[in-house]
Amino acid sequence: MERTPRERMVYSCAQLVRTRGATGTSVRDVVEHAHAPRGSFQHYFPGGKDQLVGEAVLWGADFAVERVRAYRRTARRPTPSGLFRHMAGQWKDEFTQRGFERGCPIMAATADLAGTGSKVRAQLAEGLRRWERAVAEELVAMDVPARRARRLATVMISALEGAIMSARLHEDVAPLTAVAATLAPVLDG
Amino acid sequence: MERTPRERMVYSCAQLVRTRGATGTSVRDVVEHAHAPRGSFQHYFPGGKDQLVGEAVLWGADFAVERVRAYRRTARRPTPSGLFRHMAGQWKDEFTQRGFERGCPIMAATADLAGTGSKVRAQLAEGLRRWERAVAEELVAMDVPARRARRLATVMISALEGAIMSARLHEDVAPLTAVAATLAPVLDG
DNA sequence: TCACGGGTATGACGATTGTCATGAGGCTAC
DNA sequence: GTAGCCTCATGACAATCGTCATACCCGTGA
Repeated sequence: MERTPRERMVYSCAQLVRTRGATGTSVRDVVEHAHAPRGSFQHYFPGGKDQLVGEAVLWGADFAVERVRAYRRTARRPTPSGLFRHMAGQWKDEFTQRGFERGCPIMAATADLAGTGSKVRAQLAEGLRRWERAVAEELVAMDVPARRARRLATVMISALEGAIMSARLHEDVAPLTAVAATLAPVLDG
Repeated sequence: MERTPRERMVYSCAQLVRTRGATGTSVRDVVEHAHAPRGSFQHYFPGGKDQLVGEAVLWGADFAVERVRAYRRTARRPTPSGLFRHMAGQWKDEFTQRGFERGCPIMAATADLAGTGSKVRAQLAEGLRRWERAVAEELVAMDVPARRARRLATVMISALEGAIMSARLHEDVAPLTAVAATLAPVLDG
């Protein structure tokens, strides 16, 4: 199923962080979840837990970036609202197929670490920036002016993140449908 | 400012949770932050940490509800976009005046506890529901149809929560301004 | 006066946390 | 062979976690 023990640890860390939060995830749990040798953690991550969580967060961000880019390849006639529906739809699939236990790793880590002087903060900001840039680039490819594209990207990601949180609490994907439907005219207008 | 030790503990818990997350907040820290006698915690909160965090989360939700209701009293000509700008504006004030360390307690606790079988989950859902209902009620008072009001309330809170997260990571209130400006035509239309 | 109980104080418990020290396998290079 | 490095194994460390047990203080009511 997976790659090297190191990659598995990063992946497992991302999965655990987005369900239990960064502080609620212990390195021992990550090692066990990844079926990785316990002694390898300190070998691959001499920077300790911060390094592991930082890489997990960036992994999640790059995963989201890839999802965003995938839309252009699947859509016959790409539109901003279509991209947003694409992003929201993938979270609806996640929730309906795997339940509401897992959220967004960036949000999870931000909630725990943004207020503390953690070193992971920088990687969280970097991850969000990559995600926003990817969305903005896709919008520009749909002939949206660059300035407006950046603003819409911020709004799309904000609304999506909030809807994810709301959906998890309500255990209902309705918020995701709501934001997608409501924002559609603004995005395309 | 100065209430009973019990109230101070709930308030302090909310403040700590929204900066370090629920798992990252220890009861000892709460007791110290509240300048409360350490032995009083188990006396006022026989339900343990879950009870304390649960009450803190509901406290935060009711605080948000009151903020929402306050708009009608201050605005001369209330509009949906005005209400949303009001909500976003208070968070801009929070960030510019007190820094980006503190976020929304509901989001913070959700990130940590929504994926675990915690008893606090129910109170998180209840808190969000109160907040959404308050916003919807204000919209109805502005002659927005009930069904549309509920949908817009979900969208407003989702966008706001996501913008809060984005603002904290970027250490910039721009996302809050962006969502407020972008959503305005949809809300009033 | 004395019993009572709400509030406070203090210490300890077992469990878990992140991190480190130490050492053993197993492979390549010489 | 054997030296050396990458990888893994194991145990222990101090610190912190949530929780509990116990006892003290002190105002009130009988």
